[in-house]
Amino acid sequence: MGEARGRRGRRRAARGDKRLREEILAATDRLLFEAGDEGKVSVAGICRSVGCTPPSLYHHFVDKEALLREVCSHRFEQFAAELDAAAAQTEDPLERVRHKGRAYLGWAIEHPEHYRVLFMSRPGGPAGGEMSDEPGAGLRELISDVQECMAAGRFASDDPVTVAVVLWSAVHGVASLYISNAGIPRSMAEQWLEKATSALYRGLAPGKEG
Amino acid sequence: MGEARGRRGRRRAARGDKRLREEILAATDRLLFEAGDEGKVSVAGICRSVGCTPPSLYHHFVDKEALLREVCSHRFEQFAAELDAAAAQTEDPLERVRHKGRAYLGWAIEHPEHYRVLFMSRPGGPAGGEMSDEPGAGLRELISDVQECMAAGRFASDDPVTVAVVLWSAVHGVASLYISNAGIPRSMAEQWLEKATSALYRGLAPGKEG
DNA sequence: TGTACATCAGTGAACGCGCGTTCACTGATGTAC
DNA sequence: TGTACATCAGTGAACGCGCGTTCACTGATGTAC
Repeated sequence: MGEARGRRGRRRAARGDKRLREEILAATDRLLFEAGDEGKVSVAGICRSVGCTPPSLYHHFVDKEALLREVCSHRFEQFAAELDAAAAQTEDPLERVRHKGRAYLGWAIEHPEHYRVLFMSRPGGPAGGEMSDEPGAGLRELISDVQECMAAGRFASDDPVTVAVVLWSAVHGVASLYISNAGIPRSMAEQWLEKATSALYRGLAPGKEG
Repeated sequence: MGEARGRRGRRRAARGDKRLREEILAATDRLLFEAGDEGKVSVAGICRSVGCTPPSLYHHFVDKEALLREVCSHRFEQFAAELDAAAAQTEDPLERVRHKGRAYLGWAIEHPEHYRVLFMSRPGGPAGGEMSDEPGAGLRELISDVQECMAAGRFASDDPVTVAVVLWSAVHGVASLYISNAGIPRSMAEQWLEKATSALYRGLAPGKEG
């Protein structure tokens, strides 16, 4: 019945086999999701969940922090890819910004614990590096979207960095309020975002009063 | 030299004396401020900082969580009082909202670790109750400010709850971005807030296009 | 004012627990001949 | 194909540590007479 394995412990993997490594990553990701707090994810808990012993983990990761960093950076790449996919749906720069905003909030709603770790933790946590770099990477893209909007006459001329940060912080504000307040329905957060962005766009549009 | 006290330990307090209790509260508040993370504040650390032994703490607080709750709720009251003071500076409802927004960001900037604990933690932490109640309390006030703005023709008629949340989340967005990104200068965050609120006000104002 | 006694704010020592990590070891996997 | 050997992915046991909390105790503070 079942697999042939040593009387105790998991079957030994072949030389280059990365399966245990990936099971550990997946379990850590899942536990981080459930706990929403790096401090509550323990090496022992991860190993229990995977079905290996703690020393095995150290064959694949130098320490707990390296493991957490890898999990967070993987999640962050997935997040960035989803935003890019949403942006790719349209050529219009203003619509691109709105698509990105909706995708951003959608990801935050669907992965609240990951969002918390990635964007609401202290700088210096496992995602600290990501958080410090991301505004560099993701924000740079948003800034050029904003520049396109200005060039196309959709936004009044202004400092594109400030405008991009304002847009980002509006979406981040809705996302983090949603996450910090248990029990708000998703549709309500989405409605807040639509109201916030449409008010911002009206306010940022050119030429209302000269 | 110095105080007369028992050879070891702190001098015993008189019956109704609350000094140790208050020293513990102050030390906890300070350590929470320094750590910015409830998980990093330990009973042993608090007592070391105060100069008493852990069992003494349990004469004043039933457990660690009760202590943290009291610290957070005290800080929260101070925060609410500052917002009220800022709002009291003007009679104009729109100006009142702006004053509150600036005071809100100012407090977050000056007490980033407290802001993090109070507004960026999981629901269920020591500040969980506060965070769940606060939108009830602070948001209710903001909603009535928004209603006044609408009555005075400063805002277009709309759902005041949604508009209030949008304003709140804009300020919260700037505050929490500032806090999560080490090294942003205060003046930059303030500039973001001004840009965000002025864009929102233009966007929320009535009658631009019928 | 003096004495006997109750109260209770402190103490030192210890509890059980879970943590991240290390150690020496085992034995299947892989390889050279 | 068979055998001797090296490698290294697993293991059980233990490490030192800090945690929140409890215990029995001490002795100054306060009070009744």
